[in-house]
Amino acid sequence: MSSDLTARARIRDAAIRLFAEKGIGPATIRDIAQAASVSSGLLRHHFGSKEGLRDACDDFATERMATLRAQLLARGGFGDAAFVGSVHPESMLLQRYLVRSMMDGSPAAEVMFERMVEAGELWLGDQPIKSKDPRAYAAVLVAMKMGMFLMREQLSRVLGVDVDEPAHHARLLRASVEIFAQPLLDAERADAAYAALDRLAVPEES
Amino acid sequence: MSSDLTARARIRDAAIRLFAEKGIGPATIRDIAQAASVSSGLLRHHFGSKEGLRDACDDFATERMATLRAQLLARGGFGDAAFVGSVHPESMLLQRYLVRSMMDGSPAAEVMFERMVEAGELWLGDQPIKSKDPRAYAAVLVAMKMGMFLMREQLSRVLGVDVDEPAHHARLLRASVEIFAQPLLDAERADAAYAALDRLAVPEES
DNA sequence: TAGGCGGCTACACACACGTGTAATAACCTA
DNA sequence: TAGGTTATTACACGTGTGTGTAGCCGCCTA
Repeated sequence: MSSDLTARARIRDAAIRLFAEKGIGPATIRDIAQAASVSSGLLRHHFGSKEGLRDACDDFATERMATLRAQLLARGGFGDAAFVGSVHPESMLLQRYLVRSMMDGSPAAEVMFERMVEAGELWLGDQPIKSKDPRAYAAVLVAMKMGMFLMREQLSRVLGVDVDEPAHHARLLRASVEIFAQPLLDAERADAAYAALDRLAVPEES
Repeated sequence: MSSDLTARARIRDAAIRLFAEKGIGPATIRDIAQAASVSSGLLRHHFGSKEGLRDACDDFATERMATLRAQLLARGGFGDAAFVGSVHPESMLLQRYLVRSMMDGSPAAEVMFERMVEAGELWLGDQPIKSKDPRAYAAVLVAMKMGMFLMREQLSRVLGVDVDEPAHHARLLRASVEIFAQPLLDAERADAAYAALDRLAVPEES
């Protein structure tokens, strides 16, 4: 399919795909080399080590994501650009990879997580949303988004479809919009929850 | 600390702890055996194999979680039992383990995921919440909850505290209540998102 | 008290993985 | 065309891991 690319690029693409599918640890350099139709030695020649390969994938993925987002904003400028962009197959793959890399403790992905939290805090400041702890609010929101990508296998199973298909991924996005467009907890339940959490701060009773 | 337990129980406890911390793959049977102060051979003697050990941990964790929940409901019966129970250290550890096991493709954890989705659907039926796709709604909600457990390291880093501490975990719970108690998207934005997603279903334009 | 049985250990095996090394082919340049 | 650098391969090494095997020790029973 992409055999017209340079070997280095083919290795990188195969690595991102296999890392996203299997996870960083389980995906071996031999798997990746075979998927790219090269020897495992060439992989090492180009990237030095497995960690070097992952670093290169991190850099490429973050940069590529920024490019895709910029293209989308420049072309459309819609507020819903985030949604139509999220179902782009390439964008989905890159996000899946970055979340996997994040689970493995990648420094680059850690930085991206922090950037996302900061962006969320900024966004929160412009919203009519009340929070006593904006940073925790934004951080939990980002973690929830990650959950959608990490639980793809489980989601595919319970929904009976492959959510990697853009059309079915859109189903997840619609559900998430439904979740965030209306409150799940009424004021009474929310206050009860707050009270319960406050009670935990000073657990006097046995 | 728990050296008064039988060796089998000590191995199981150590396995759940290390599996939850490192993940199923990275945690070796030698690590677990050492943490339980036994030889790796004894682990194999009791559980047959690493997968046998994980199955035993799955069974114990699911059963123990059910017991803890039942105790909480029987003793309090409060609607906020779910919240006070979530910060119980043992309950937190078990959930962390089950999510890890789920990521590794454990059959028992898969069943638990499906049960949680079904419970979510049932709960949704009693709520004044509108959804065109209740199953997807519930599934995404469960996946988001999992995200909070899988992203613990990242959350701890950006918040500057160890969220494994029950007090700091309560901070996450408070943020999640804030998220779910008020809509993030107003009607206009939500409709725009729905429209954007509908437009994707029939992508005529280039 | 003799015998058996389960808890428990030490040690060795096979395999897969990341890594290292030497050699070959291609390609560009002087 | 000669030379050297890069792309590419095949193969061997060390290590860590799950697994297998033989044996020892304590308890319980007949």
